[in-house]
Amino acid sequence: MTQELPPRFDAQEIEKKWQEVWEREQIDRASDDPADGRPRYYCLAMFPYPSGNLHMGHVRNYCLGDAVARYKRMQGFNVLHPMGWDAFGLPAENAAIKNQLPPAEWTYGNIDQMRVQLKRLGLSYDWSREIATCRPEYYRWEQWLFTKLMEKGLAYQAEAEVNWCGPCHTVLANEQVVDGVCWRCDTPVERKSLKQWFIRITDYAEELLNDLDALKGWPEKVVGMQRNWIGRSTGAEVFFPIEGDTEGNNPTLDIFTTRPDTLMGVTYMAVAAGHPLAQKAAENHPELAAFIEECAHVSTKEADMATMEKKGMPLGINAIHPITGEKVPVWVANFVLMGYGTGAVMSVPAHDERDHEFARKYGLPIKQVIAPKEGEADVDTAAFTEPGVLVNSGDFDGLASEDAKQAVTRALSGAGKGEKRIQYRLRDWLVSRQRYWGAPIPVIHCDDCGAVPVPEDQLPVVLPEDLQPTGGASPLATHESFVHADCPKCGKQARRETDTFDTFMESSWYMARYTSPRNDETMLHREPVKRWMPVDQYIGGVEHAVLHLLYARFYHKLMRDEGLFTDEEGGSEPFTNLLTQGMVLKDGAKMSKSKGNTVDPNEIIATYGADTARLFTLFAAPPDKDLEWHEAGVEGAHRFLHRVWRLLGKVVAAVPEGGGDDAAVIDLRRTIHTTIQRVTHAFDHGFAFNVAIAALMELSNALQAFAPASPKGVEALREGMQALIAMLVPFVPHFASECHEKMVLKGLAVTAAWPQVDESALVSDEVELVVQVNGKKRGSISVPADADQDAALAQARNSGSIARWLEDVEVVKVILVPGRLLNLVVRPQ
RNA sequence: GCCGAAGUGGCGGAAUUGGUAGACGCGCCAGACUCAAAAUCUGGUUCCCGCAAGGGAGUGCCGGUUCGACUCCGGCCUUCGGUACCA
Repeated sequence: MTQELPPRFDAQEIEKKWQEVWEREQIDRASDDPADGRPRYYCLAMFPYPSGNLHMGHVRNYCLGDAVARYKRMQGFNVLHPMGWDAFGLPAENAAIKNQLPPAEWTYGNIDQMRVQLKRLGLSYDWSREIATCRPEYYRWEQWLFTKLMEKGLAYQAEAEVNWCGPCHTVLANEQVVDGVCWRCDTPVERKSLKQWFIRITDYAEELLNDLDALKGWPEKVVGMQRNWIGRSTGAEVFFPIEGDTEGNNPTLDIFTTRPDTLMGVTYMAVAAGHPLAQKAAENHPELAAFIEECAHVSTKEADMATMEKKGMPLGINAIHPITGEKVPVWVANFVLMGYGTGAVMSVPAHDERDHEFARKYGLPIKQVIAPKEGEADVDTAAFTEPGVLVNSGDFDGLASEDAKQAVTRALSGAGKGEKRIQYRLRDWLVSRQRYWGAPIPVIHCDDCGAVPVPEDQLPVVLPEDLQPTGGASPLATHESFVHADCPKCGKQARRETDTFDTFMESSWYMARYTSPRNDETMLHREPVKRWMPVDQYIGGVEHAVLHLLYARFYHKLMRDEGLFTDEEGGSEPFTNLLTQGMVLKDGAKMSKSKGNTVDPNEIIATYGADTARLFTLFAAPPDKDLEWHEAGVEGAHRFLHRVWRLLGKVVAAVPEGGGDDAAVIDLRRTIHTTIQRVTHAFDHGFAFNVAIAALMELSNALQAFAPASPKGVEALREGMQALIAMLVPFVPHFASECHEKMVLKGLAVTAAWPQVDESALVSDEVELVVQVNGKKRGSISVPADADQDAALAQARNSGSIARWLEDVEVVKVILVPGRLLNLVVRPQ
């Protein structure tokens, strides 16, 4: 029985049809049945912020994830492939101000809208596990964990220097300060000292750094970025007494240095504007106070500081060199950062470029203590920053830098004047925000008891969802019924904390929550965590390399240390493999509203269908590279589907004509099975879907070119078509499903087994050998697969176009690469 | 400065990891179908010489290893991304 296919397929119609079938059959559900014997696979794409509109970056991200999930299902895995919403955050407040709509309403509306768009793409999510982080059922556990961290001292409140924007009435992250001004209102940002909540990520610096080595499935780039971000450096902390403080009442001036070998070359000290010594010295020194004030108004964004002119003033006090006992003047300098190390440095102008520049500007002495191993260095002209041999350093003279570092450190610690020290660039995670649309920090401030964590039985601290932000102070801060609370300890009237969490808190643990998303007893159930975690494949943008991806690693370890799971159960790391997809570009620039170069996925889907959109995004570039959007390329992808559709018509109607196509059948079957091999390899190694799809196009071309002459030929043609359809499922599931049905194949395409390679189809009796003479291609010969050197050489000599290169020469060496080539090394006779 | 990635036709990009460079697609050219156009199909398409057969050159640059190098080694150049007065 053959059926006539319509000349074109209707993408809109078949996509709607198959999406309904999949939903009815629940083919996307992950099974938590312990009796389910299938191996498990957790595939996760970074969940979106519900802005209301899907953009091409989302499409790319989720099509990649869906291809992986669908492939794994066909390979027989029980796949967890969930979706949710990173629903708290600033855009909702901005939209609320603009539209006079409470953020909650706006957010929930957007979620509904985006869910429809995602479903329209035919993405195989287990929607029964959907979560939205703005729901109290979700954030209550984050609040709970925070109270546990408070009890352990891992969460704390402290005064800190932060970026403050007056008009916006909030703290800003460093990323939100662009060229010293607020990204939203262009007001110069102030540095302000505020009491903020922190989580002690620095306690985990060592583990976070060391465990990077185990992340073999992560791009080196991301691992490197995290390594730099954590920024471990080893050196010494040195204590410089302050002159005139003979009783030792005052604290010493403590500095951190990675170059203790240069200690004898110190000619001055430099402290940050915020350093207590500077602050104290400024008290009765108006000029100094003015300078410090000036420093405070400069952005803390470090990239800006790099280009800043170096400025400083003497404090009028001296430190005492811990070894020589000499007086060393103390300066305040704008290049010293309060937030790194101790906020103070020893300055060695002879061997540090920065110190050198500063010393030259203010006429401070330059003392050489390191000499190059060979030759000399003119330290008056430029700093000599290489390691070398110590000079002018008393007992340490003659030591090499590396040895001197240890010797000096030992000498200092022996005398109680310093110690070995490991310093991290990483700072504690500031998690409080003076914003409304976020998870409330579960703390009650009592005049007597201080900051008291909200007891477990009073959680969640629910965020009132009907408030209207105005752009100034958070409406939470003045919302009486929210603020009023009794102290959980003493019962006295107290105030509720009105800051909310950084939204990175929610996204740090959602991957674990998907394993038991409706759990209302605990943060995580142990069994499902054990079943699914860690995530086998995580996919998302590289922009989260040191933010989300670092916080999530940290949070995972926090949950582990809270006893929610062990390393054995949940993995020591949350993400085994990471794929960072490239950006989607148009006209060479990242698509963005402000550039006006966006392409609306909805329009592409309406014009070509979801399958074409999926196919193009996966075919146009390797997943980790940027993708340039080309409408002509989209049309090309669409054309390919129609070519396959016509091919399908041919296959369905195929009847043998004539006879005797054994050799052609063997060739075709070899093409079919090498294609299966290539596509399978792409899925198992690096997800080069652009190459996999190219291979499928080749197969399609081969099938199109094949004219079956015998029943065997028809059979081979159908075999090839069936394999092609099955391998198209991860990329264009609706289209492949329709083809599967038209072929009258059993079951659903999306639950069919991934095609197997028939090894016997790969072997061939005859192989083509490329013949090279002295490494240059001179022709090719067809030889039996098991031909040896002599047989191949004899054959080559018989081949006219090759033989003439072998006249009047002596073959001195023969290299045969079986099945590939024959290289003849010759020299004139 | 440091870390990372990359440099291959007009374009996006392939090359089973040392074995036919340019798969596949886009674009372009020619042809078929059509009154015509669109759509579709067929063929061609790295550059140079040549009517052709054929030959030569060729994967950022310079050298090296090898029978053989886009691939490995040494030295540069360029572009992109990240990051930095980190003491």
